[in-house]
Amino acid sequence: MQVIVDVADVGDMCSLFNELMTKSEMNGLAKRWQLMEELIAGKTQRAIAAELGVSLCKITRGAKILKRKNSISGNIIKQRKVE
Amino acid sequence: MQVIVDVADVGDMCSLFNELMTKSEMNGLAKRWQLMEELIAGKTQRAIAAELGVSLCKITRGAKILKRKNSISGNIIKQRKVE
DNA sequence: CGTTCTGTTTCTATTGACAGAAACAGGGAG
DNA sequence: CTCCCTGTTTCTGTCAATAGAAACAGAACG
Repeated sequence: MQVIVDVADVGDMCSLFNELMTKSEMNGLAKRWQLMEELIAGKTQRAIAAELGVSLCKITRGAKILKRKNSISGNIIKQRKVE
Repeated sequence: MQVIVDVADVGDMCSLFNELMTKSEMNGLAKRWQLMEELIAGKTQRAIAAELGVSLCKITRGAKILKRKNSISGNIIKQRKVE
């Protein structure tokens, strides 16, 4: 995990992920992040499902994580909106 | 991807990954990294398979990536050994 | 050449994440 | 209360990554 933190270049980070994960895994991860952004933006789960082409069960999982008060994902997304 | 680069704390990075991925996905990713370290260390593929409890096909995939001259994973691992 | 070690590929079966659809739960509007 | 919207859960089937085993390829060595 320290390895990830030490990577400072976005291009290198992208290359590293593409070496460690398959394209479909990367895609799945990207979708999880997107749906969290949309949830925080206030969209309904069904609207997100239709827009991103994912199923409701996947969105519910993301919603559960965001409900946790100390969710890192939620904090990062909210913080990025402020800037 | 920029999001990942911006996370500077190891604990936060770990939490973030655990929110975005399941335990088995994390485990799979960790195994991929470990087997690359072992490959570079010079162990035989069959020895690594037995030690990490992974199959040869998974190791072969890692070996192919390391063969690429500009492999980020390989560079990082080698660099870390020097320090 | 035959043996052995290692890397690689191929085969089938298994597993976990997920899609798609349906059903259930709760809350606001009429 | 009834209807509708939304979040959540459950069910069944699918797909990609992988395990496990076997076979193949090449190199080193007797």
